[in-house]
Amino acid sequence: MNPRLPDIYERLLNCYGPQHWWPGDSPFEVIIGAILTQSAAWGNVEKAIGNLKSAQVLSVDALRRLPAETLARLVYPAGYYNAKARKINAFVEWLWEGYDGDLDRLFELDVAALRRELLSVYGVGEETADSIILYAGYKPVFVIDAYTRRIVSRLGLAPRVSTYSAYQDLFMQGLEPDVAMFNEYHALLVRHGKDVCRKSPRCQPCCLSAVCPFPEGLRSG
DNA sequence: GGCCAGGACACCA
DNA sequence: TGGTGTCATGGC
Repeated sequence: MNPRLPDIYERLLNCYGPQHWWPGDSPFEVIIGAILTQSAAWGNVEKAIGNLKSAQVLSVDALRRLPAETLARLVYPAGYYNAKARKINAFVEWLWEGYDGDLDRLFELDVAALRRELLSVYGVGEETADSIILYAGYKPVFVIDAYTRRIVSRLGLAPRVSTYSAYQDLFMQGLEPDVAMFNEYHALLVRHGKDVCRKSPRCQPCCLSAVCPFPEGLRSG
């Protein structure tokens, strides 16, 4: 149990306030957004989701029937449009075949089984799987992304091995399992990463300076 | 004009 | 197991 993790959370929350993640009208929309946002700016993802809504195809049934080229054209603004169309198609086909297209049935699984299942789908890696479990399934797993790794490293909390699961264990073992808090914590780390860490490759004074063991400007990366 | 964004996968040594 | 290339638009 790392006592610094709750402290960091409180400081980020006081600094930025609630982030209201994940933007989306339904769990299914959250899942499609999780695939589309892979290595993409969220603004571009919103355009792609807007296209899917306008075309009235943001459902398992409609997406299954959609020709690959049409789906690729609709998600074009999110980048990697051919690859992402293939991933979305793989997910809806998998959901249809295994769960009759019913997300409620999928989310009846416990977290470990759900994660294994999701990771078996083409295009769903660890971060995407955990985003789906947390933000669409409302189950307590901590999502690790590039910002989280960077911030954790700069704070001197990086695990010995730099794997996804090692970073995830750091948070899962350092915090009480709480869906709302995990949701907010991850969103706040992304917010902090965007607002502070991205603008300067080296650390500047920020809302986490008080809990950072390193002198200002020493850390980079 | 270059860099990066709320990654995943294939291929190679 | 780890490193590298590929997928690609859009904002700054």
